[in-house]
Amino acid sequence: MAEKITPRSEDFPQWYQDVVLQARLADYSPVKGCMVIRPNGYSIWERIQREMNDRIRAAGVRNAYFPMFIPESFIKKEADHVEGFAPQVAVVTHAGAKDLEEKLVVRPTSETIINSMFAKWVQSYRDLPLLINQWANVVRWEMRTRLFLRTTEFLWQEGHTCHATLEDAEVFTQRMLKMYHEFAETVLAMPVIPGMKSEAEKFAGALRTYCIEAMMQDGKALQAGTSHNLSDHFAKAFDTMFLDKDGKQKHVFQTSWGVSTRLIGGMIMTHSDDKGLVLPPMLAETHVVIVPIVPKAAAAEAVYGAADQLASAIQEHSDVRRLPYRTGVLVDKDDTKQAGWKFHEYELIGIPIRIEIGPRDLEKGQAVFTRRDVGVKEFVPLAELPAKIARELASMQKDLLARATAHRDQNIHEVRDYETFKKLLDEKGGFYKVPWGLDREAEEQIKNETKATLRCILLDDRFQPVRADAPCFKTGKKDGIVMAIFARSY
RNA sequence: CGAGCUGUAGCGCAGUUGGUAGCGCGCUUCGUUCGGGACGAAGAGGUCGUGGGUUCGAGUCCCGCCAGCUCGACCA
Repeated sequence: MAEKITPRSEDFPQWYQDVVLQARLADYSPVKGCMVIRPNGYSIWERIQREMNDRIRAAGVRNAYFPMFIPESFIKKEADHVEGFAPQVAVVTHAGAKDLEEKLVVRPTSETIINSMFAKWVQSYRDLPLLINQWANVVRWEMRTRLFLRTTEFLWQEGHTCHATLEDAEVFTQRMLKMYHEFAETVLAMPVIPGMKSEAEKFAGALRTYCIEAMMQDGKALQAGTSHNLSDHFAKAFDTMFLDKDGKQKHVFQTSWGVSTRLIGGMIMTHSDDKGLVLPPMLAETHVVIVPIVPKAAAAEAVYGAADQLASAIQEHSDVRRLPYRTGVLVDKDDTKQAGWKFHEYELIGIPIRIEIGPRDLEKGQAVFTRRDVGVKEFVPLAELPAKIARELASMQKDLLARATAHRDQNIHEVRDYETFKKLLDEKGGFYKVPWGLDREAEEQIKNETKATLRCILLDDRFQPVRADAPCFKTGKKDGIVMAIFARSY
């Protein structure tokens, strides 16, 4: 690890890439636009998978797997879908020496291939709801890429469900969005705003798209998850039908919902600082690193022994065991590296808690405790350390969310006219809560003039758009005005 | 696909009016160090993106091509 991270707030994306590379979460691959996820990064993804699977199962959804190759004709069956994805799909045209009779699209998403199976699996209303999820890689041939945030190939989770009625589908769409909302805040400690996408921004083939939007440290928005009500659009294209109680053949109503490795990027951009990665304890593999300080003159065995003892005391402590994850403790006995070097290193890769223990501490029966996000050293008696660690890990998770939430709330501005919006957007970025008239043309115009997009339409508890009592901030239109968030985004 | 910039050691870079390859970090070995990125000594590592041209001589000048980055269009 050569250089320290050099933060440049005016160059936030570069700062972010430095954190990713130097914390060894990911690397560029020889194939342009693709990303190599390193063990440091993949362990975060595994934690996300585990937490997400618990929630997915709790909703009655089961995991399955579908092929990555999709016959081109499948993609073309749903009109909006083909229009939305055609520009960014990779296509397999030959296999070995032979040209393929029908080209195969590498999945940009799996609605079509899954529907080809759903059409066979669903026969009766008794088969519904059919709730399936898969963990997979997908490929979207984007022009520009950025580690974790937008890569040609990425890993995600995509849920696909069939329901007997549009209402059931809508209820499930909303349920999964709420699940994502809760997940982002409790697991990633990343505050998000739930909402609905505009017609222009919704998923190709959906009736309605809900999303969660997060704010990064530079005030830009990041879409962190989506949940779509597909209505019967794909069912009609694939003839996914069931025989209902009333003896009539009906099309099913469907949902799909997904989150990707982008969550890792969002988490990094939300919490990390100039020293490197800050990892919420829920996502860490190693939670505590113990750095024994052993000068030549000191008895190495005594210090190492105390460090090992402390490590097991931490792992066996009942408070630590009660944490919602297996708490990893590392004792770094590598004597080729200096203590100072290790401090920087573990700050860089985001270990939540560091303990220093040396000969002077042993005499006093204490150790030095430092929390990654706070960075202040404290002397703590050895006997109290395990309980304190349990306490601090739990509060670090909460504090990160609280801090990020405060930052976000400070950067949400409520404006009612377009000129103020433009001025403030250029001055300080952030999110803009505005009265909005659902005008597609105006939306396009705002995007062209300011690069800000409609992130989401705000919803109330019943998932109804929040009504505004002011005219549209752009057009001055007075009817059917809702509250919406505009922002520049990643 | 348009505009701009950059290609020299694993990474980051310097290389003057053209004269035959350098620096920092990292890596290897040995020694001294070790409570916030130590120091000394000795090493390993480069057909200077690529093809052509000018020249006695090209990393350097000229032309073509290729790749990468940034900004646009596109997007989770």
